[in-house]
Amino acid sequence: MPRLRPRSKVWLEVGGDVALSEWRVELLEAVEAHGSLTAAAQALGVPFRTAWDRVREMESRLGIKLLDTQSGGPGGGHSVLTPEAREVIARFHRIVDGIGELVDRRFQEEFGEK
Amino acid sequence: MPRLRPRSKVWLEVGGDVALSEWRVELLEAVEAHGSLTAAAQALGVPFRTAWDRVREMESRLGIKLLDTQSGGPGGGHSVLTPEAREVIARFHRIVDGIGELVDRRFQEEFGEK
DNA sequence: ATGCGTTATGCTCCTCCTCGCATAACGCTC
DNA sequence: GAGCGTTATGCGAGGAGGAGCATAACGCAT
Repeated sequence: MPRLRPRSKVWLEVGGDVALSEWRVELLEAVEAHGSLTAAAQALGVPFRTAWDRVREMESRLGIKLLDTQSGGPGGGHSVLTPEAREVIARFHRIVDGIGELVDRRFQEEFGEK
Repeated sequence: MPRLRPRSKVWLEVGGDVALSEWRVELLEAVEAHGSLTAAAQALGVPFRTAWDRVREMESRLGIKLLDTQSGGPGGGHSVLTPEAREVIARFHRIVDGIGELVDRRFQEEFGEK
């Protein structure tokens, strides 16, 4: 049996559409870390177009404004997380954190090759 | 905020490709329940072509023969799970079972609207 | 006024995946 | 031998999603 590896995903839907996922939360956190959506997209290796679409999807599906954006100004513009965004991110983490590790542990118990 | 709903997936990969997932295990279990891959595919609402491809993928990626098949014979033919297949399915269940419920519980704690 | 970097939006192309159709081989029954 | 239902395999059509390109608007610095 070749190298087997466990994987898991957790996300939130609203009417069958993805509203929040691990990757999307990473994107928001990258915005917080870099101060702009452009830099965040670059950090995650995706086109700005894609990143912006995902943010807009999240906002419309959650019904929450996630980014405080400004085009123009010092540095050309910037984006900051809203307090509501930080709150949602925190809640999502409390749901997801540890799931992957739990799956890994169970996998080791079943397919433990040391 | 609209109706939010938690979802989760657990699967096993071998070199980036899916080797075993919840849906694929359902497919195998449907084969066991109905006695043929054709009936199993119908039960899950997918074309036989797709079902057969998935089974072949699983076999080659796991390096295990999963189905004992026979074309021709009484009833036209049939497919039965190999003992190795039953073993892998059982292990997979022990890894996955309860994960979805855990996610649901955590979701309720964070977004509990009663 | 010009230039710069960011937000904001539209559009095409390409790739992956699944579906659906078509066909062949098999082995039992009649 | 003819018919049947299943396994087994090839091929083309269609849909979803991301990549990539192009453009406009904004507001500060020079």
